[in-house]
Amino acid sequence: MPELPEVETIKETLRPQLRGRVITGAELRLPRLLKIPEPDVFITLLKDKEIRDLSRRGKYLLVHLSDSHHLVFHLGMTGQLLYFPGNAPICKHTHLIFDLHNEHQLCFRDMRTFGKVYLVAVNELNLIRGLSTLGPEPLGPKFTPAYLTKALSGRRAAIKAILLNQKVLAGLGNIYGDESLFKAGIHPTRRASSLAGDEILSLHRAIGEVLTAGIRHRGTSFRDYVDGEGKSGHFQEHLAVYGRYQKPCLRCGTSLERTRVVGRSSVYCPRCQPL
DNA sequence: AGTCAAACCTGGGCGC
DNA sequence: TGCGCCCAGGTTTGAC
Repeated sequence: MPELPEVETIKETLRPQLRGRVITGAELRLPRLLKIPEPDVFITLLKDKEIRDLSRRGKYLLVHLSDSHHLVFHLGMTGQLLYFPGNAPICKHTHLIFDLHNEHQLCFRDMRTFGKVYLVAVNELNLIRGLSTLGPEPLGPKFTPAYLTKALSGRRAAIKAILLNQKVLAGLGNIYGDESLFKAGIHPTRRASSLAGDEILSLHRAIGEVLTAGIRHRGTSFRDYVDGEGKSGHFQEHLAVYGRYQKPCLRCGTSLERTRVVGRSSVYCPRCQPL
């Protein structure tokens, strides 16, 4: 599941490879992944565009092209973007292939096809609904304890649900959400408005620390994630709760429990994260 | 307006 | 060996 640290790592590994490359053509093998524009327009628009830079916003990866267009990817659950020399190995989950001027290829693979691709002019980025409604970057200056306090006030929903809401905060998913709540000692089903001031401070700090550690370890390769060069991350070796249901808590030894919040499983320590 | 459940999708693991 | 079932979950959509 590519969340913020995974997309950040993909961006960083692809940037030195893609900067300055010219796209000579593209093959779209699964058209339904392309949301904007129509496939023929997409192919025409891409041709001969130069890749100027790459950036990330939440879980979205943006490829800045010449002529003020952005190629935007959301990797869904199992999406991968891979840079290959020469002819890339085409597996059945390769849905989009970009040919580059240096005889290399950029491939978009996605087993479960939850990923999305867009090509829009810079002044039309607001057409991408999920991107334009994103909340602040959790590692950016706008994500302050005061912002989090305001975002949680009056909210009856579970704190875990709020953390997964991309309109509140951009880039957290199930892995880093669970890890942040454990680090802050907060039960995932706690009503958001019930958090005390010191708990909000603790959660704010935990989110920053968990995401920073995730990036430092080049992401979490729990199932499918690899970076732009096909390499796995290492944060799965440092997970405290995610994927550790019924295993002993690393802090107190209590068997970890699991609950469901807005349709997603949440693993937590009943002792370190009391209700 | 806020909240939740269902739908989209495929492979892995399980019981029988 | 193979079938049916459940699970994983980011986002959108529709219902209440």
